[in-house]
Amino acid sequence: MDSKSPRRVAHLDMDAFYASVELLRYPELRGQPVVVGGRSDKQPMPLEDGTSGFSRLRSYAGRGVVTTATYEARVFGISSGMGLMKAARLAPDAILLPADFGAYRYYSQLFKTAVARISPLIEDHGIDEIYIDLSSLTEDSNTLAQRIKQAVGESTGLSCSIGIAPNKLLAKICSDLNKPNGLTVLGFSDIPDRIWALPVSKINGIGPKANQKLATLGITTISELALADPGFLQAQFGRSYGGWLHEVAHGIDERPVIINAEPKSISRETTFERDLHARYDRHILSEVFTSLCAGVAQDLQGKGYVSRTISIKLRYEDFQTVTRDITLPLPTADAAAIRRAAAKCLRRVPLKRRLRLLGVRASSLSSGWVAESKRIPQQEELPLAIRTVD
DNA sequence: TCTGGGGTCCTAGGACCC
DNA sequence: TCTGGGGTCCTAGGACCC
Repeated sequence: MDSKSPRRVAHLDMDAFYASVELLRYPELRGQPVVVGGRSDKQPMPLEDGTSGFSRLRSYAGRGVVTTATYEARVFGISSGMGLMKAARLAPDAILLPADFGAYRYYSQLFKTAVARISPLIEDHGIDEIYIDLSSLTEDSNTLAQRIKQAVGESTGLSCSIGIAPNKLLAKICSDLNKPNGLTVLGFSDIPDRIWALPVSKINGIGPKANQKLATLGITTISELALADPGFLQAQFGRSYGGWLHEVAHGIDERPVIINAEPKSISRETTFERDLHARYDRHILSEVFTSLCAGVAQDLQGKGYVSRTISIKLRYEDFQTVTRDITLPLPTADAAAIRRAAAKCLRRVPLKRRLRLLGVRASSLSSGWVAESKRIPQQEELPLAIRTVD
């Protein structure tokens, strides 16, 4: 692309996506604090006689976290990633619904397909977000955004927030400025007015660790970061990250919108209800291990990939996490071969402490030949009637 | 009362080859 | 015998994101 032509990038973020999909199914819950989270396999489903059958946060016991909360639930201080037990103390009467990823993937496909009819230059960014390259379109940004929002609404019944800016960094920040159902268009000249007052944590890529370190250096807003000496930032954070901090604070981001990215890895992991011991709980662990490997194999085959590097991930009771991996002479998508490789990795890891999590990952992926008859259809390819919505 | 499951990207050391 | 770089692969860990 001509580097002199100005870019125009949209970031589209579905509003409280999982919770909003659940509200399509249970419209009687609209306006109430609703939390989606926990394990889908052990929670009671709502009774047929109405809202009284929904389970409440107060009755939850376990290790689950909040996946999404409606805006009514966020008022209580509930946010994504929070432990459900903690959320229950903040809002004991909030409704708790199990996550149904099959349904979310289905609605994800719907909204992405609808947007693709307006512009096919879409970068997937998780199940509920996309970047759209609008550079080659001629309509003005507000008109385009309204058309996109309308298409998303008509195809799914859901609302989204859109930010349009000269690059992905700024588009992402501004899609968040007027949530929910927001629309924000911004150019480089708007940065001092609209961006500089925001906390540095609004920048995609500045997480808890960097945020904390910046705070100890007296830098909490993007304007403070923009005014910081680049040499100082590089001395504190290293050449690469320090240089990046300086650039993003000034709204600079040259990353292209990547269409049709191939996956780099496919994994399955599970956190146990209680911490398990390698010896005393050997049979349970062995069963879980086998089924994780089978799951990875199924996903590889379903997506048409083979993998040359198999990894395991263990989390001990103290939350320390270790990984081991092995690279095979030939790539595979076979469950038994994956399990053999993963078992070799397991032998390299100490197993004295109890485990809270076990995971298996396949990486170094390449396209594998898969007979059509052996392909396992993915959830979103199935007709509604046979998708496992419950 | 601790902290899910699915990912991406980066760093860094050692092996190995030229 | 000693001492080089550069490049790539493999492995482990960690930050970060949705």
